[in-house]
This record gives sequence, structure tokens and C-alpha cells, in this order.
Amino acid sequence: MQVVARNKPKTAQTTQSAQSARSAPRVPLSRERVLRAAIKIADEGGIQALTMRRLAEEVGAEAMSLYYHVANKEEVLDGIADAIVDEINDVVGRIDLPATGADWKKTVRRRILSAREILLRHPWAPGVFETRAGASPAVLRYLDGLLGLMRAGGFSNDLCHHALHALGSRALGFTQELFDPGNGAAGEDAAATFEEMAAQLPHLVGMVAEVAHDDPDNTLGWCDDQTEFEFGLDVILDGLDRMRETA
Amino acid sequence: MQVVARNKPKTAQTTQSAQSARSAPRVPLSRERVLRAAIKIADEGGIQALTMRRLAEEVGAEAMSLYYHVANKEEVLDGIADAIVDEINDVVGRIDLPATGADWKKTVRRRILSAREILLRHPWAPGVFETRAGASPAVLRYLDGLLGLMRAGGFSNDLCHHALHALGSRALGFTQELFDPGNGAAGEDAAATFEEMAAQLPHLVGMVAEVAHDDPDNTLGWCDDQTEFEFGLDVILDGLDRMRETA
DNA sequence: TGGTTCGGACTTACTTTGTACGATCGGGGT
DNA sequence: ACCCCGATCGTACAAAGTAAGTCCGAACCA
Repeated sequence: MQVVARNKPKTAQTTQSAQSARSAPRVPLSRERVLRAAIKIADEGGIQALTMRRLAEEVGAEAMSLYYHVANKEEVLDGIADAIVDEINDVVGRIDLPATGADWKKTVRRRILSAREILLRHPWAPGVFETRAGASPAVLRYLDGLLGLMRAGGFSNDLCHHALHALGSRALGFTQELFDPGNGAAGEDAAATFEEMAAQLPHLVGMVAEVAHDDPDNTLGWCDDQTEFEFGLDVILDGLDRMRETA
Repeated sequence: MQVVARNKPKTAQTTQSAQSARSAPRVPLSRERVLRAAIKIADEGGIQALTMRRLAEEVGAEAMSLYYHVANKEEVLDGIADAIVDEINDVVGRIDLPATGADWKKTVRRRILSAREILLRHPWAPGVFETRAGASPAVLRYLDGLLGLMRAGGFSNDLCHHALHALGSRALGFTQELFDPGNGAAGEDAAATFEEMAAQLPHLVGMVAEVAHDDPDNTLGWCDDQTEFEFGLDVILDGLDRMRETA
């Protein structure tokens, strides 16, 4: 064989040869790097794009190398969920107006909407939270922060407890929407079946017709997520505030 | 090739030979039977127990036979989700007090709690709803019914729209709980780390201590799901009612 | 009655995923 | 120089969904 046959008969372009073929002494790979790459993949391709093989490729390694740094895929999911909540904790930890007495509501509201902003940049995160089952330390820290604000605002521990349940996932900035408008199969023949739809769903069709009328854009693109989220949030916060005053 | 080589060299004991080796003329298998079996499997073993092979076994057939009646597994999931919502529609359709004017709240409340009762018998259902993305006809029918009650109660279409968003998945009787107490790793060494936990999560620990004190059962089994669900529901319904009166 | 057709069920096999197990590689301490 | 050990890789298997082709039996037709 000729001189430079350096035993790489097959799959010679994998591994981390990419740009820094020499000198760069192989970035050491670590749990942090793995999780960061996982978030990148999920942000770009959705959570279903996150496979162990794809993740290995992203960090320039082989799939099985990941298992030295994370126990299994579940731990990756736990890890990226926690990373997002940590990011939220960082942000809300920096924006606190003091908030005693009746100001509690303004501050809690601000916190929750800040959390929401972050989740909007990681649309896969709510879905991952839902599958985590149980509170991670990061989530507990977040909730503890909320509780601190409410206690300072005059809530009893008992009312705080109810309040957390009432907020549910809204506390972290997301909700389960149940029907998610904006994708309906409104196409050419929509007008044809419209009559029978109106017959079966008179109230819904009536509502959509009227609400969409005020905002004459697309036929089914009504519902501003942000507005609706804030509406629901305010209904709850106002209700809680009233209980606080009564008690 | 020879005449009667009826090529069955292996795996001769599968198929639907079970108990009725003769006479029973093979129950014909249908979409309904498949979906019913799928619900049974999910009820008994959780949603992750529902695989096409397990489903085939349950109906006494081979996995691929299912694909004659359902397009793919997604359609099975759509189907069982719809079946549950249909069950809900059946039940709520039978319990209607009339409910004009201020009675709307009582009736809507009753409906939602009835829906919740059914979901409690199918704990996998909320998780499946969350992955369905988009409203099925059954869900639309359910929402239309709710809307009818609210319109009769005096809500504007606009407020109805906001109300549905505010309720979110609560309209169907479930919520995303975010921390789901009742499984914490409270074990032998819990007391050892309790001090540092209290240091990091002072408000949370304080709340738990006080709330758990009123109900001296298990250390972490506090939180009555039903009570908390109704509390949150009432916060929202009361808030909406107040807006109805103001408008 | 004997052949034909065809809907429904079955077989096989491919693909994608996670991951168990053992080999290997490289660098630092003795 | 040697060995050891932490980190990485290669191979391979199991579970799951499903595409494609085959087989069977009942209904229909001549």
C-alpha cells in the first residue's frame, strides 16, 4: 500500500474532522455542550428532530459517546427543560420591582409574561415540561419566587397554595389551548361545507363570524395568542386579588 | 413445485386460534372494535402500552391487519381521543338544566365537572389531546355547546371568545399541573436535606408546612386534585361572570 | 357445480430509534 | 517504558411503525 493509507477504510468523513482538522485538540465534550446542542437542534428542527444520533453529529461525536455524559435520552430531556427554566429564573431574577401590598399583581404579571417570552423562543419546551412529571429543582425555585411575591403582597399560605394550582402551567407562561386555531382546512370547498357546519355548530360559527369581522384579516387567523394569554392570566390574577382583599 | 406444499413451515400457533378454535366464525374486526380495544389497553396499561402489535393481540389478529381499518397509529390516537370526547358529549347532553341569565354559571360548571369525571376514568386522555393539534369535530361540538350556554346567559360573542381561551383545557375538565405533588422523593434522608431545602426554597417549604399541617396525613400527599380544580375553575367562572354583568 | 373475483387478513422485511456491551485510544503517573 | 484509566467509538440488538406482497375463503357468475 502507498504511504498515507492511514487505516480509515470506511466512513472517513465522520468524527470531528470538520474545520479544525489539526491544532484544535478536540473540544472535550461535556454534559453542558451536549445539552446546549440539544436545545439548538430542538429550536431549529422541533423536538422530534432531537435523536441521539443527530445530537452526536451536532457535537462531532458518535452516538454512544453521549452516554458517558448523560445516562439516557430522558436525562437529556430533563436537562434541556431545566436549562430553559434556569434561563427564566435568570431573567425574572433581574427585573424585580419591590412589590409590597397591592403591587404584587403587577410584579407577578411581569414575571409570568417574561417567562412566556422565553418560552416563545423555545416552542418545544411546553411539550417537554408536560412529559417531565414532577417538579425539577429549577421549577421549584421559580415557584418559590412567585410565592415570595405573593406572600409579600399579603396572601395567606393557604391562598397561595390554591393560587398556584389555579395558575397551573400558566405560571410558567404557557397554556394548553385545546383547539389552536390557525390551521383549519379552510380551502376552496370551505364555502360548500360551510352551510352544514353552521347547522351543526351554530354558536361557534356565529362567534367566529362576529369576532373575525372586527379584525378583517385572514378567515381563520384570528386569535392573537398573546392577547388571549394575558386575558386569561388577568382573569385569574384579578380573581385572586379580590380574595386577598376579602380574607 | 409440488401440489399441496401449503407453505406454513413456522409460526403455526398464532392467529386467532385461542379458545374458539372452531365454530366461532371469527368476529369480523372493524374500526370500532379496534378503537374500543385501544381504549381498553390504554386504560389498563397506560398510553405507552398501546402499540400496534399489542393492539393486534388484543383483537386477536396480526399487526398489519389493523391497517386495513385505520390508516396508521396517529389515526388510532385521533380515534380514541374522539371517542372520549363523544362520551363526554353524550353525558353533558343529558344533564342540562335550562340556564338562562345568571344561571349560566351553574350549568357550565356542572358540564365541565361532568367532563372531568369521565377524564378521570381515562387518565391517558389529556396527554393524547395535547398531542392532537387542532380541533376534532367532537371537540368543536363540545365547545359549541358551552358557547350556547354562555350566549343564553348573556355573553357577547367577543367575551365568549375570550372565555374559551381563558378556560383552555379546563373547559374539557383537565389542567396542566406543572408540578404534580404526590411523588416527591421523600424518604429516609429527607430530614437530612430538609434544612438546606428550606434555605433555598423558604416560601415553598413554609407553605407546604402550613398547608400540610391542617391535614395531618402523609407528608407529601396534600393537594386534593378535585378541590384544586374546582377552585381554579371558579376563579375563572366568577371573573367571567363579573365581566358579563359589567358589559 | 366449478371457476373467478375480491375484500380482508397475514407474512415478510425494512427503517428508525434507543442503548447494552466490549474494544480501543491516548495521555499521565510510576 | 509501562500500565492504567477516563473518554470515546464500533457493533449489534430490540422495540416499534409500516410498506409491499401473498394467501384464503366466501360471494358471485356462468
